[in-house]
Amino acid sequence: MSKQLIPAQRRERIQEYLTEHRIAPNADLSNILGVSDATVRRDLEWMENEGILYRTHGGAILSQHLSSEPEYNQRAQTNIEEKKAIAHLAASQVAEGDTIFVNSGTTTTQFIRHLPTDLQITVVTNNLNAALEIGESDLNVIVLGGEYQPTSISVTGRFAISNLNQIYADKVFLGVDGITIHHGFTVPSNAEAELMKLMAERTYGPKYVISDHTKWGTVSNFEIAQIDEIQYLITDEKFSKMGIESLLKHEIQVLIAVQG
Amino acid sequence: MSKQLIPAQRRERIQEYLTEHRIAPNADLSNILGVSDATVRRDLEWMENEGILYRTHGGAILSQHLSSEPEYNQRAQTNIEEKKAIAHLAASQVAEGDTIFVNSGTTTTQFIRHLPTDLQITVVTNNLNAALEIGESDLNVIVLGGEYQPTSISVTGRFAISNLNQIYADKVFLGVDGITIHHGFTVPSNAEAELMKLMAERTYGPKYVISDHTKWGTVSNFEIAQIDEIQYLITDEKFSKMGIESLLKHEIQVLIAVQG
DNA sequence: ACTTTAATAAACAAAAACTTGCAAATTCAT
DNA sequence: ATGAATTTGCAAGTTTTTGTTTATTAAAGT
Repeated sequence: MSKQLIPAQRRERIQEYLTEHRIAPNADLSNILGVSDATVRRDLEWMENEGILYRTHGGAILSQHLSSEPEYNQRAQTNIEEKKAIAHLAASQVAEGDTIFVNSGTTTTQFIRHLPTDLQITVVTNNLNAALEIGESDLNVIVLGGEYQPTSISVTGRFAISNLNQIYADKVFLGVDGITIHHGFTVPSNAEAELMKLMAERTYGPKYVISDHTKWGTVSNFEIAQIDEIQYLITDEKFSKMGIESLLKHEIQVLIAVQG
Repeated sequence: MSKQLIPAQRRERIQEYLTEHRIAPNADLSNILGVSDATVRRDLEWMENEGILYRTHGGAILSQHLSSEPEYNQRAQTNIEEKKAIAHLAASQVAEGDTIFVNSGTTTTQFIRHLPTDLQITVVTNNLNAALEIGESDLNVIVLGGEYQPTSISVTGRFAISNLNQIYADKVFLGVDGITIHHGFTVPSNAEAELMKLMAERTYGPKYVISDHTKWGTVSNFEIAQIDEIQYLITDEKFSKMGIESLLKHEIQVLIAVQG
Protein backbone atom coordinates (compact mmCIF):
# COMPACT_ATOMS: atom_id res chain seq x y z
CA MET A 1 0.00 0.00 0.00
CA SER A 2 1.02 3.57 -0.62
CA LYS A 3 2.44 5.64 2.19
CA GLN A 4 0.66 8.36 4.03
CA LEU A 5 0.50 11.61 2.11
CA ILE A 6 1.95 14.77 3.51
CA PRO A 7 -0.59 17.54 4.22
CA ALA A 8 0.25 19.54 1.12
CA GLN A 9 -0.25 16.50 -1.10
CA ARG A 10 -3.49 15.70 0.60
CA ARG A 11 -4.80 19.19 -0.02
CA GLU A 12 -3.78 18.95 -3.61
CA ARG A 13 -5.77 15.74 -3.91
CA ILE A 14 -8.76 17.44 -2.39
CA GLN A 15 -8.47 20.22 -4.91
CA GLU A 16 -8.24 17.70 -7.74
CA TYR A 17 -11.30 15.93 -6.46
CA LEU A 18 -13.12 19.22 -6.29
CA THR A 19 -12.23 20.35 -9.78
CA GLU A 20 -13.73 17.11 -11.04
CA HIS A 21 -16.80 16.88 -8.83
CA ARG A 22 -17.33 20.47 -7.74
CA ILE A 23 -18.74 19.18 -4.44
CA ALA A 24 -16.86 16.94 -2.05
CA PRO A 25 -18.60 15.14 0.81
CA ASN A 26 -16.47 14.89 3.89
CA ALA A 27 -17.01 11.14 4.15
CA ASP A 28 -15.79 10.50 0.60
CA LEU A 29 -12.65 12.50 1.18
CA SER A 30 -11.68 10.76 4.39
CA ASN A 31 -12.23 7.42 2.64
CA ILE A 32 -10.15 8.26 -0.38
CA LEU A 33 -7.36 9.89 1.56
CA GLY A 34 -7.33 7.35 4.36
CA VAL A 35 -7.36 9.88 7.15
CA SER A 36 -9.89 10.72 9.82
CA ASP A 37 -12.72 13.09 9.13
CA ALA A 38 -11.25 15.46 11.70
CA THR A 39 -8.18 15.84 9.56
CA VAL A 40 -10.25 16.38 6.46
CA ARG A 41 -12.17 19.09 8.26
CA ARG A 42 -8.98 20.80 9.27
CA ASP A 43 -7.77 20.68 5.70
CA LEU A 44 -11.02 22.12 4.44
CA GLU A 45 -10.84 24.86 7.03
CA TRP A 46 -7.36 25.73 5.85
CA MET A 47 -8.35 25.71 2.20
CA GLU A 48 -11.37 27.83 2.89
CA ASN A 49 -9.05 30.51 4.22
CA GLU A 50 -7.12 30.32 0.99
CA GLY A 51 -10.28 30.97 -0.95
CA ILE A 52 -9.97 27.66 -2.77
CA LEU A 53 -13.31 26.38 -1.56
CA TYR A 54 -16.06 27.12 0.83
CA ARG A 55 -17.29 24.73 3.42
CA THR A 56 -20.78 23.43 3.81
CA HIS A 57 -22.38 20.88 6.09
CA GLY A 58 -21.02 17.51 5.14
CA GLY A 59 -18.23 18.71 2.92
CA ALA A 60 -17.08 21.52 0.70
CA ILE A 61 -17.86 23.24 -2.57
CA LEU A 62 -15.33 24.52 -5.06
CA SER A 63 -14.95 28.25 -5.04
CA GLN A 64 -16.20 29.91 -8.19
CA HIS A 65 -12.83 30.56 -9.67
CA LEU A 66 -9.92 28.38 -8.82
CA SER A 67 -6.68 30.23 -9.07
CA SER A 68 -5.08 27.69 -11.29
CA GLU A 69 -1.52 28.88 -10.94
CA PRO A 70 0.27 26.58 -8.50
CA GLU A 71 3.05 29.08 -7.95
CA TYR A 72 0.57 31.77 -7.05
CA ASN A 73 -1.10 29.49 -4.52
CA GLN A 74 2.27 28.73 -3.03
CA ARG A 75 3.00 32.39 -2.44
CA ALA A 76 -0.49 32.98 -1.14
CA GLN A 77 0.11 30.44 1.61
CA THR A 78 3.22 32.02 3.10
CA ASN A 79 2.70 34.14 6.19
CA ILE A 80 -1.01 33.68 5.77
CA GLU A 81 -1.96 34.70 9.30
CA GLU A 82 0.07 37.89 9.16
CA LYS A 83 -1.38 38.76 5.80
CA LYS A 84 -4.90 38.29 7.03
CA ALA A 85 -4.35 40.54 10.03
CA ILE A 86 -2.81 43.18 7.78
CA ALA A 87 -5.64 42.83 5.30
CA HIS A 88 -8.21 43.27 8.03
CA LEU A 89 -6.62 46.44 9.34
CA ALA A 90 -6.18 47.85 5.86
CA ALA A 91 -9.81 47.13 5.02
CA SER A 92 -10.91 49.15 8.03
CA GLN A 93 -9.34 52.24 6.46
CA VAL A 94 -11.84 52.25 3.61
CA ALA A 95 -14.96 54.35 4.02
CA GLU A 96 -18.39 54.55 2.44
CA GLY A 97 -18.27 56.04 -1.05
CA ASP A 98 -14.53 55.58 -1.53
CA THR A 99 -12.99 54.81 -4.87
CA ILE A 100 -9.74 52.96 -4.28
CA PHE A 101 -6.84 51.73 -6.38
CA VAL A 102 -5.45 48.29 -5.59
CA ASN A 103 -2.57 46.61 -7.38
CA SER A 104 -1.94 42.89 -7.80
CA GLY A 105 -0.29 40.49 -5.39
CA THR A 106 -1.22 38.02 -2.70
CA THR A 107 -1.40 40.55 0.13
CA THR A 108 -3.69 42.85 -1.77
CA THR A 109 -5.90 39.93 -2.75
CA GLN A 110 -6.39 39.17 0.93
CA PHE A 111 -7.09 42.84 1.48
CA ILE A 112 -9.85 42.87 -1.06
CA ARG A 113 -11.33 39.75 0.46
CA HIS A 114 -11.66 41.60 3.76
CA LEU A 115 -13.38 44.69 2.41
CA PRO A 116 -16.72 45.41 4.04
CA THR A 117 -19.47 44.27 1.72
CA ASP A 118 -22.12 46.57 3.09
CA LEU A 119 -20.48 49.80 1.96
CA GLN A 120 -20.68 51.48 -1.40
CA ILE A 121 -17.10 51.14 -2.58
CA THR A 122 -15.55 51.20 -6.04
CA VAL A 123 -12.41 49.13 -6.44
CA VAL A 124 -10.14 49.77 -9.39
CA THR A 125 -7.59 47.00 -9.85
CA ASN A 126 -5.38 45.12 -12.27
CA ASN A 127 -5.71 42.01 -10.11
CA LEU A 128 -8.05 39.60 -11.87
CA ASN A 129 -8.22 37.23 -8.94
CA ALA A 130 -9.38 40.04 -6.74
CA ALA A 131 -12.05 41.00 -9.22
CA LEU A 132 -13.45 37.49 -9.13
CA GLU A 133 -13.37 37.35 -5.34
CA ILE A 134 -15.18 40.57 -4.93
CA GLY A 135 -17.72 39.88 -7.58
CA GLU A 136 -19.87 37.88 -5.25
CA SER A 137 -20.51 40.88 -3.05
CA ASP A 138 -22.17 44.00 -4.31
CA LEU A 139 -19.05 46.10 -4.42
CA ASN A 140 -18.35 47.92 -7.63
CA VAL A 141 -15.28 46.63 -9.44
CA ILE A 142 -13.47 48.20 -12.36
CA VAL A 143 -10.91 45.92 -13.92
CA LEU A 144 -8.06 47.55 -15.80
CA GLY A 145 -7.37 46.16 -19.24
CA GLY A 146 -4.05 44.96 -20.56
CA GLU A 147 -1.78 42.03 -21.22
CA TYR A 148 -2.48 39.09 -18.97
CA GLN A 149 0.34 37.98 -16.68
CA PRO A 150 -0.30 34.37 -15.62
CA THR A 151 2.22 34.32 -12.80
CA SER A 152 0.60 37.20 -10.96
CA ILE A 153 -2.95 36.73 -12.30
CA SER A 154 -2.97 40.37 -13.27
CA VAL A 155 -2.83 42.67 -16.27
CA THR A 156 -0.32 45.35 -17.24
CA GLY A 157 0.62 47.44 -20.25
CA ARG A 158 -0.57 50.41 -22.23
CA PHE A 159 -4.25 49.59 -21.97
CA ALA A 160 -4.09 49.49 -18.20
CA ILE A 161 -2.24 52.81 -18.25
CA SER A 162 -4.73 54.40 -20.60
CA ASN A 163 -7.69 53.22 -18.47
CA LEU A 164 -6.01 54.44 -15.34
CA ASN A 165 -5.45 57.87 -16.85
CA GLN A 166 -9.20 58.35 -16.88
CA ILE A 167 -9.71 57.71 -13.14
CA TYR A 168 -8.92 59.46 -9.88
CA ALA A 169 -9.15 57.63 -6.56
CA ASP A 170 -9.65 58.63 -2.94
CA LYS A 171 -7.12 56.14 -1.62
CA VAL A 172 -4.57 53.71 -2.95
CA PHE A 173 -3.44 50.42 -1.45
CA LEU A 174 -0.17 49.03 -2.76
CA GLY A 175 1.42 45.67 -2.03
CA VAL A 176 5.21 45.84 -2.41
CA ASP A 177 8.14 43.43 -2.38
CA GLY A 178 10.90 45.53 -0.90
CA ILE A 179 11.16 48.36 1.63
CA THR A 180 14.29 50.27 2.62
CA ILE A 181 14.94 53.84 3.64
CA HIS A 182 17.39 54.44 0.82
CA HIS A 183 15.64 52.67 -2.04
CA GLY A 184 12.05 53.26 -0.99
CA PHE A 185 9.33 50.84 -2.05
CA THR A 186 10.23 48.37 -4.79
CA VAL A 187 8.65 45.57 -6.83
CA PRO A 188 10.11 42.95 -9.22
CA SER A 189 8.23 43.89 -12.38
CA ASN A 190 8.72 47.04 -14.38
CA ALA A 191 5.25 46.97 -15.88
CA GLU A 192 3.66 46.59 -12.46
CA ALA A 193 5.86 49.35 -11.07
CA GLU A 194 4.74 51.79 -13.75
CA LEU A 195 1.14 51.04 -13.00
CA MET A 196 1.61 51.46 -9.27
CA LYS A 197 3.40 54.75 -9.74
CA LEU A 198 0.53 56.02 -11.81
CA MET A 199 -1.98 54.78 -9.23
CA ALA A 200 -0.17 56.77 -6.56
CA GLU A 201 -0.05 59.87 -8.75
CA ARG A 202 -3.75 59.79 -9.43
CA THR A 203 -4.77 59.43 -5.79
CA TYR A 204 -5.64 62.65 -4.01
CA GLY A 205 -6.24 61.08 -0.61
CA PRO A 206 -3.96 59.00 1.63
CA LYS A 207 -1.61 56.44 0.10
CA TYR A 208 -1.12 53.11 1.86
CA VAL A 209 1.51 50.45 1.43
CA ILE A 210 0.54 47.07 2.81
CA SER A 211 3.28 44.55 3.40
CA ASP A 212 4.27 41.85 5.86
CA HIS A 213 7.43 42.20 7.95
CA THR A 214 9.61 40.10 5.66
CA LYS A 215 9.84 42.87 3.08
CA TRP A 216 11.72 45.25 5.33
CA GLY A 217 15.37 45.63 4.43
CA THR A 218 15.05 43.99 1.02
CA VAL A 219 15.32 45.75 -2.30
CA SER A 220 13.48 44.51 -5.35
CA ASN A 221 14.12 45.72 -8.88
CA PHE A 222 11.90 48.67 -9.63
CA GLU A 223 11.09 51.62 -7.43
CA ILE A 224 7.53 52.78 -7.14
CA ALA A 225 7.90 55.50 -4.52
CA GLN A 226 10.21 57.05 -1.95
CA ILE A 227 9.33 56.50 1.70
CA ASP A 228 8.00 60.01 2.24
CA GLU A 229 5.67 59.83 -0.75
CA ILE A 230 3.51 57.34 1.14
CA GLN A 231 1.47 58.29 4.21
CA TYR A 232 0.79 54.91 5.80
CA LEU A 233 2.53 51.57 6.03
CA ILE A 234 0.36 48.73 7.27
CA THR A 235 2.28 45.71 8.48
CA ASP A 236 2.39 43.02 11.19
CA GLU A 237 3.82 42.73 14.70
CA LYS A 238 7.02 41.08 13.62
CA PHE A 239 8.19 44.14 11.71
CA SER A 240 11.62 45.24 12.90
CA LYS A 241 11.41 47.80 15.72
CA MET A 242 14.45 49.58 14.37
CA GLY A 243 12.77 49.67 10.99
CA ILE A 244 9.69 51.32 12.43
CA GLU A 245 11.80 53.97 14.12
CA SER A 246 13.62 54.82 10.91
CA LEU A 247 10.38 54.99 8.99
CA LEU A 248 8.71 57.28 11.51
CA LYS A 249 11.51 59.79 10.97
CA HIS A 250 10.49 59.96 7.33
CA GLU A 251 6.97 61.23 7.98
CA ILE A 252 5.27 57.91 7.37
CA GLN A 253 2.75 56.46 9.81
CA VAL A 254 3.22 52.78 10.63
CA LEU A 255 0.07 50.84 11.47
CA ILE A 256 0.66 47.48 13.15
CA ALA A 257 -1.91 44.74 12.71
CA VAL A 258 -2.18 42.35 15.65
CA GLN A 259 -3.30 38.81 15.05
CA GLY A 260 -6.51 37.35 16.43
CA MET B 1 -26.08 1.93 -4.05
CA SER B 2 -24.85 5.49 -3.52
CA LYS B 3 -24.79 6.99 -0.08
CA GLN B 4 -26.83 9.84 1.22
CA LEU B 5 -26.09 13.14 -0.44
CA ILE B 6 -24.92 16.10 1.56
CA PRO B 7 -27.28 19.09 1.65
CA ALA B 8 -25.34 21.09 -0.92
CA GLN B 9 -25.42 18.21 -3.39
CA ARG B 10 -29.09 17.72 -2.83
CA ARG B 11 -29.80 21.36 -3.60
CA GLU B 12 -27.74 21.17 -6.72
CA ARG B 13 -29.77 18.16 -7.84
CA ILE B 14 -32.94 20.08 -7.26
CA GLN B 15 -31.62 22.89 -9.37
CA GLU B 16 -30.65 20.49 -12.14
CA TYR B 17 -34.08 18.95 -12.02
CA LEU B 18 -35.61 22.39 -12.25
CA THR B 19 -33.59 23.55 -15.21
CA GLU B 20 -34.73 20.46 -17.06
CA HIS B 21 -38.37 20.34 -16.02
CA ARG B 22 -38.92 23.97 -15.08
CA ILE B 23 -41.35 22.76 -12.41
CA ALA B 24 -40.73 20.30 -9.62
CA PRO B 25 -43.42 18.55 -7.58
CA ASN B 26 -42.45 18.05 -3.98
CA ALA B 27 -43.32 14.37 -4.06
CA ASP B 28 -41.07 13.70 -7.04
CA LEU B 29 -38.14 15.40 -5.39
CA SER B 30 -38.42 13.53 -2.11
CA ASN B 31 -38.65 10.29 -4.09
CA ILE B 32 -35.65 10.97 -6.27
CA LEU B 33 -33.51 12.30 -3.46
CA GLY B 34 -34.60 9.71 -0.93
CA VAL B 35 -35.37 12.18 1.82
CA SER B 36 -38.56 13.21 3.57
CA ASP B 37 -40.77 15.89 2.13
CA ALA B 38 -40.05 18.06 5.14
CA THR B 39 -36.41 18.14 4.13
CA VAL B 40 -37.30 18.96 0.57
CA ARG B 41 -39.45 21.83 1.81
CA ARG B 42 -36.63 23.16 3.91
CA ASP B 43 -34.33 23.00 0.90
CA LEU B 44 -36.85 24.78 -1.27
CA GLU B 45 -37.30 27.44 1.37
CA TRP B 46 -33.57 27.97 1.47
CA MET B 47 -33.32 28.16 -2.31
CA GLU B 48 -36.22 30.54 -2.50
CA ASN B 49 -34.28 32.92 -0.29
CA GLU B 50 -31.38 32.62 -2.69
CA GLY B 51 -33.70 33.67 -5.49
CA ILE B 52 -33.16 30.43 -7.36
CA LEU B 53 -36.82 29.41 -7.43
CA TYR B 54 -40.38 30.28 -6.42
CA ARG B 55 -42.30 27.94 -4.19
CA THR B 56 -45.84 26.91 -5.00
CA HIS B 57 -48.27 24.47 -3.46
CA GLY B 58 -46.88 21.04 -4.06
CA GLY B 59 -43.44 22.06 -5.24
CA ALA B 60 -41.46 24.82 -6.88
CA ILE B 61 -40.86 26.49 -10.22
CA LEU B 62 -37.67 27.96 -11.56
CA SER B 63 -37.17 31.65 -10.93
CA GLN B 64 -37.74 33.80 -13.98
CA HIS B 65 -34.63 35.91 -13.92
CA LEU B 66 -32.00 33.31 -13.21
CA SER B 67 -29.86 34.89 -10.57
CA SER B 68 -26.21 35.41 -10.00
CA GLU B 69 -23.43 32.96 -9.68
CA PRO B 70 -24.80 29.44 -9.58
CA GLU B 71 -26.38 30.31 -12.87
CA TYR B 72 -23.14 30.56 -14.76
CA ASN B 73 -22.16 27.07 -13.77
CA GLN B 74 -25.56 25.82 -14.65
CA ARG B 75 -25.47 27.33 -18.11
CA ALA B 76 -22.02 25.99 -18.65
CA GLN B 77 -23.35 22.48 -18.09
CA THR B 78 -26.15 22.56 -20.63
CA ASN B 79 -25.44 21.05 -24.04
CA ILE B 80 -21.89 20.56 -22.92
CA GLU B 81 -21.02 17.97 -25.57
CA GLU B 82 -22.36 20.07 -28.39
CA LYS B 83 -20.48 23.09 -27.13
CA LYS B 84 -17.24 21.16 -26.96
CA ALA B 85 -17.60 19.95 -30.54
CA ILE B 86 -18.39 23.47 -31.70
CA ALA B 87 -15.47 24.86 -29.73
CA HIS B 88 -13.12 22.34 -31.30
CA LEU B 89 -14.19 23.18 -34.84
CA ALA B 90 -14.02 26.91 -34.18
CA ALA B 91 -10.54 26.58 -32.71
CA SER B 92 -9.35 24.92 -35.91
CA GLN B 93 -10.13 28.11 -37.81
CA VAL B 94 -7.43 30.04 -36.00
CA ALA B 95 -4.01 30.24 -37.64
CA GLU B 96 -0.47 31.05 -36.56
CA GLY B 97 0.00 34.74 -35.91
CA ASP B 98 -3.69 35.59 -35.69
CA THR B 99 -5.05 38.24 -33.39
CA ILE B 100 -8.62 37.37 -32.53
CA PHE B 101 -11.52 39.01 -30.68
CA VAL B 102 -13.61 36.81 -28.40
CA ASN B 103 -16.57 37.95 -26.33
CA SER B 104 -17.88 36.49 -23.08
CA GLY B 105 -20.19 33.53 -22.59
CA THR B 106 -20.02 29.82 -21.89
CA THR B 107 -19.62 28.76 -25.52
CA THR B 108 -16.75 31.13 -26.12
CA THR B 109 -15.06 30.03 -22.90
CA GLN B 110 -15.08 26.48 -24.24
CA PHE B 111 -13.71 27.79 -27.51
CA ILE B 112 -10.76 29.45 -25.83
CA ARG B 113 -10.09 26.29 -23.89
CA HIS B 114 -9.71 24.41 -27.18
CA LEU B 115 -7.31 26.84 -28.84
CA PRO B 116 -4.06 25.24 -29.99
CA THR B 117 -1.36 26.08 -27.48
CA ASP B 118 1.54 25.65 -29.84
CA LEU B 119 0.69 28.56 -32.09
CA GLN B 120 1.54 32.21 -31.66
CA ILE B 121 -1.93 33.67 -31.13
CA THR B 122 -3.14 36.85 -29.47
CA VAL B 123 -6.57 36.67 -27.89
CA VAL B 124 -8.40 39.88 -27.04
CA THR B 125 -11.37 39.28 -24.76
CA ASN B 126 -13.66 40.74 -22.12
CA ASN B 127 -14.14 37.26 -20.65
CA LEU B 128 -12.13 37.03 -17.42
CA ASN B 129 -12.74 33.33 -17.02
CA ALA B 130 -11.25 32.75 -20.42
CA ALA B 131 -8.20 34.75 -19.53
CA LEU B 132 -7.57 32.60 -16.49
CA GLU B 133 -8.05 29.38 -18.47
CA ILE B 134 -5.66 30.37 -21.13
CA GLY B 135 -3.03 31.67 -18.81
CA GLU B 136 -1.32 28.34 -18.45
CA SER B 137 -0.49 28.07 -22.11
CA ASP B 138 1.84 30.48 -23.81
CA LEU B 139 -0.86 32.22 -25.76
CA ASN B 140 -0.89 35.98 -25.58
CA VAL B 141 -3.97 37.34 -23.86
CA ILE B 142 -5.17 40.91 -23.77
CA VAL B 143 -7.96 41.50 -21.30
CA LEU B 144 -10.23 44.45 -21.93
CA GLY B 145 -10.83 46.76 -18.98
CA GLY B 146 -14.17 47.82 -17.60
CA GLU B 147 -16.86 47.28 -15.03
CA TYR B 148 -16.94 43.75 -13.74
CA GLN B 149 -20.15 41.79 -14.34
CA PRO B 150 -20.32 38.92 -11.84
CA THR B 151 -23.11 37.07 -13.60
CA SER B 152 -21.16 36.66 -16.81
CA ILE B 153 -17.65 36.89 -15.33
CA SER B 154 -16.83 39.56 -17.86
CA VAL B 155 -16.23 43.28 -18.17
CA THR B 156 -18.08 45.94 -20.14
CA GLY B 157 -18.30 49.70 -20.36
CA ARG B 158 -16.36 52.68 -21.61
CA PHE B 159 -12.94 51.36 -20.70
CA ALA B 160 -13.51 48.19 -22.68
CA ILE B 161 -14.68 50.31 -25.62
CA SER B 162 -11.71 52.63 -25.41
CA ASN B 163 -9.26 49.71 -25.26
CA LEU B 164 -10.96 48.03 -28.17
CA ASN B 165 -10.69 51.19 -30.24
CA GLN B 166 -6.93 50.78 -30.22
CA ILE B 167 -6.91 47.26 -31.64
CA TYR B 168 -7.66 45.59 -34.98
CA ALA B 169 -8.09 41.84 -35.24
CA ASP B 170 -7.75 39.26 -37.99
CA LYS B 171 -10.82 37.32 -36.92
CA VAL B 172 -13.66 37.61 -34.45
CA PHE B 173 -15.54 34.84 -32.64
CA LEU B 174 -18.88 35.81 -31.16
CA GLY B 175 -21.16 33.73 -28.95
CA VAL B 176 -24.78 34.82 -29.31
CA ASP B 177 -28.11 34.07 -27.64
CA GLY B 178 -30.55 34.43 -30.50
CA ILE B 179 -30.47 33.85 -34.27
CA THR B 180 -33.25 34.58 -36.77
CA ILE B 181 -33.29 35.72 -40.38
CA HIS B 182 -35.31 38.83 -39.59
CA HIS B 183 -33.68 39.95 -36.36
CA GLY B 184 -30.16 38.75 -37.03
CA PHE B 185 -27.87 37.89 -34.11
CA THR B 186 -28.98 39.03 -30.67
CA VAL B 187 -27.78 38.98 -27.05
CA PRO B 188 -29.51 39.85 -23.73
CA SER B 189 -27.19 42.65 -22.57
CA ASN B 190 -26.87 46.04 -24.17
CA ALA B 191 -23.35 46.63 -22.88
CA GLU B 192 -22.20 43.30 -24.25
CA ALA B 193 -23.94 43.98 -27.55
CA GLU B 194 -22.13 47.29 -28.01
CA LEU B 195 -18.82 45.62 -27.37
CA MET B 196 -19.55 42.81 -29.82
CA LYS B 197 -20.61 45.24 -32.49
CA LEU B 198 -17.36 47.11 -32.10
CA MET B 199 -15.39 43.87 -32.20
CA ALA B 200 -17.03 43.00 -35.50
CA GLU B 201 -16.35 46.48 -36.92
CA ARG B 202 -12.68 46.33 -36.07
CA THR B 203 -12.10 42.92 -37.64
CA TYR B 204 -10.79 42.97 -41.20
CA GLY B 205 -10.81 39.21 -41.66
CA PRO B 206 -13.64 36.67 -41.42
CA LYS B 207 -16.28 37.02 -38.72
CA TYR B 208 -17.57 33.90 -36.96
CA VAL B 209 -20.62 33.36 -34.81
CA ILE B 210 -20.44 30.26 -32.63
CA SER B 211 -23.66 28.96 -31.18
CA ASP B 212 -25.39 25.69 -30.39
CA HIS B 213 -28.59 24.70 -32.20
CA THR B 214 -30.93 25.90 -29.45
CA LYS B 215 -30.38 29.54 -30.37
CA TRP B 216 -31.96 29.25 -33.79
CA GLY B 217 -35.39 30.86 -34.00
CA THR B 218 -35.06 32.76 -30.74
CA VAL B 219 -34.69 36.50 -30.42
CA SER B 220 -32.87 38.07 -27.50
CA ASN B 221 -32.93 41.77 -26.66
CA PHE B 222 -30.11 43.52 -28.45
CA GLU B 223 -28.95 43.08 -32.02
CA ILE B 224 -25.27 42.79 -32.74
CA ALA B 225 -25.33 42.10 -36.48
CA GLN B 226 -27.53 41.22 -39.42
CA ILE B 227 -27.10 37.74 -40.86
CA ASP B 228 -25.16 38.87 -43.92
CA GLU B 229 -22.66 40.84 -41.87
CA ILE B 230 -21.20 37.56 -40.59
CA GLN B 231 -19.30 35.13 -42.82
CA TYR B 232 -19.44 31.92 -40.79
CA LEU B 233 -21.82 30.29 -38.36
CA ILE B 234 -20.34 27.38 -36.42
CA THR B 235 -22.95 25.14 -34.81
CA ASP B 236 -23.80 21.51 -34.05
CA GLU B 237 -25.58 18.69 -35.90
CA LYS B 238 -28.95 19.31 -34.31
CA PHE B 239 -29.30 22.70 -35.96
CA SER B 240 -32.56 22.91 -37.93
CA LYS B 241 -32.10 21.86 -41.58
CA MET B 242 -34.59 24.47 -42.67
CA GLY B 243 -32.64 27.01 -40.69
CA ILE B 244 -29.44 26.14 -42.49
CA GLU B 245 -31.11 26.50 -45.87
CA SER B 246 -32.44 29.94 -45.01
CA LEU B 247 -29.07 31.04 -43.72
CA LEU B 248 -27.22 29.84 -46.81
CA LYS B 249 -29.41 32.11 -48.92
CA HIS B 250 -28.06 35.05 -46.95
CA GLU B 251 -24.45 34.52 -47.96
CA ILE B 252 -23.37 32.98 -44.67
CA GLN B 253 -21.41 29.74 -44.49
CA VAL B 254 -22.65 27.20 -41.95
CA LEU B 255 -20.04 24.92 -40.43
CA ILE B 256 -21.43 21.86 -38.63
CA ALA B 257 -19.43 20.34 -35.79
CA VAL B 258 -19.87 16.60 -35.36
CA GLN B 259 -19.41 15.05 -31.93
CA GLY B 260 -16.75 12.53 -31.06
C1' DA C 1 -70.86 27.19 1.04
C1' DC C 2 -69.23 23.31 3.11
C1' DT C 3 -66.76 19.19 3.34
C1' DT C 4 -62.87 16.43 2.06
C1' DT C 5 -58.23 15.96 0.89
C1' DA C 6 -53.66 17.32 0.41
C1' DA C 7 -49.94 20.29 1.46
C1' DT C 8 -47.54 23.27 4.58
C1' DA C 9 -45.95 24.83 9.05
C1' DA C 10 -44.43 24.22 13.80
C1' DA C 11 -42.62 21.52 17.47
C1' DC C 12 -39.80 18.01 19.05
C1' DA C 13 -36.71 14.04 19.38
C1' DA C 14 -33.14 11.32 17.15
C1' DA C 15 -29.20 11.26 14.22
C1' DA C 16 -25.48 13.10 11.86
C1' DA C 17 -21.94 16.40 11.55
C1' DC C 18 -19.09 19.79 13.67
C1' DT C 19 -15.91 21.85 17.40
C1' DT C 20 -12.68 21.66 20.86
C1' DG C 21 -9.20 19.89 23.88
C1' DC C 22 -5.79 16.59 24.56
C1' DA C 23 -2.50 12.89 24.15
C1' DA C 24 0.06 10.01 20.90
C1' DA C 25 2.66 10.05 16.81
C1' DT C 26 5.22 12.19 13.45
C1' DT C 27 8.30 15.58 11.53
C1' DC C 28 11.84 19.17 11.83
C1' DA C 29 15.77 21.44 13.54
C1' DT C 30 19.74 21.56 16.03
C1' DA D 1 20.06 11.66 18.60
C1' DT D 2 17.29 14.56 21.27
C1' DG D 3 14.00 18.11 22.10
C1' DA D 4 10.55 21.27 20.03
C1' DA D 5 6.94 21.91 17.05
C1' DT D 6 3.54 20.28 14.21
C1' DT D 7 0.16 17.01 12.91
C1' DT D 8 -3.12 13.48 13.72
C1' DG D 9 -6.85 10.71 15.79
C1' DC D 10 -9.89 10.15 19.55
C1' DA D 11 -13.56 11.49 22.69
C1' DA D 12 -16.72 14.66 25.01
C1' DG D 13 -19.81 18.27 24.25
C1' DT D 14 -22.27 21.38 20.99
C1' DT D 15 -24.66 22.59 16.90
C1' DT D 16 -27.07 21.49 12.73
C1' DT D 17 -29.90 18.67 10.19
C1' DT D 18 -33.58 15.37 9.55
C1' DG D 19 -37.88 12.66 10.14
C1' DT D 20 -42.11 12.28 12.71
C1' DT D 21 -46.09 13.97 14.77
C1' DT D 22 -49.65 17.34 15.29
C1' DA D 23 -51.91 21.43 14.01
C1' DT D 24 -52.96 24.85 10.46
C1' DT D 25 -53.72 26.40 5.90
C1' DA D 26 -54.75 26.02 1.06
C1' DA D 27 -56.85 23.62 -3.02
C1' DA D 28 -60.67 20.60 -4.96
C1' DG D 29 -65.08 18.35 -5.21
C1' DT D 30 -70.02 18.04 -4.15
